[in-house]
Amino acid sequence: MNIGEAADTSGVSAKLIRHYESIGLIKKAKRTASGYRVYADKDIHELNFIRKSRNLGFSMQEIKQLLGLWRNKSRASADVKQLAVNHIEQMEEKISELQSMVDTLKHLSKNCRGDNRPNCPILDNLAETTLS
Amino acid sequence: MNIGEAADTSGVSAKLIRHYESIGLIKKAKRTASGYRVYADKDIHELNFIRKSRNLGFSMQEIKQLLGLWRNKSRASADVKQLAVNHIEQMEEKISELQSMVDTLKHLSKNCRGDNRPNCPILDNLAETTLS
DNA sequence: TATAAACCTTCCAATCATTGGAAGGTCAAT
DNA sequence: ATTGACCTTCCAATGATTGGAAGGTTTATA
Repeated sequence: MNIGEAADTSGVSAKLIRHYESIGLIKKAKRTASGYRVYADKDIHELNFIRKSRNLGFSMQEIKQLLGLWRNKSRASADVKQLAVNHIEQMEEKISELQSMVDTLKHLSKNCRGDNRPNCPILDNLAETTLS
Repeated sequence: MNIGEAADTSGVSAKLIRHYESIGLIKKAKRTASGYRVYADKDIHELNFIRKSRNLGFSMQEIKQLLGLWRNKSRASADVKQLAVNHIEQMEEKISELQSMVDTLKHLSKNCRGDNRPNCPILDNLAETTLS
């Protein structure tokens, strides 16, 4: 299987597969005589794992760790769970940051008439010289 | 006021002020005979505006537009509101993406014992060859 | 068999917003 | 006069991915 087929099958672009190889996330692919990369089902399986991890918002660093745990048949499930729980906490923190931005902006928008006149509480608020 | 003072007063780092100048977000600062940048209260005011916009999660592109509207005394508040509403929508979409990742991961974590044994539904799920 | 299309290869650059560092000039105080 | 704290410019890194250029290979067709 060459890189194009591997990309189509795994859902990870060829560009990205090469990139993952270059940063050491996946091991170097074998090559044909003419230099084309060759992939087996096992490699597709790993790429799928990576893609699904990305879809859950894990960083490359975290995915590297997850892959390590996955490959290690004798890992403790506690280690995996710890990673997941940390990641959940990070995402929840991000959510609450975003939510408070949304709340503030919604409040300001509610008080903005949104017509042809220039008066606008949104800009007024941004122009205030208070720390926040 | 030199750049260090401007940074302390505005809450925008000196590095960032220079950067904002280089990308044309703010206009080029006047210089002393020896080449030091000089800032006036009006500039601090703009830097504050930028900082507060950043705190609300606006992108630099959006901030550029907001600054333009702010400087334009005859803007329509509708234009500002439109920008804000779009931004709110983007953030809410991001929030729901993150939330669904959190939900999935919480579900998987709940079923992971987190002990010394290797069996782990989190890894099992990531290893599944389904599209998602 | 020639040739074109559709692959593949490497390398370099861009994105976004910010931070860091190096190498060197300037200012204020001791 | 020298020290330390500023300032200057320029170049590079972050994280994850995408884009393109320049060139080699494979496959299918004319």
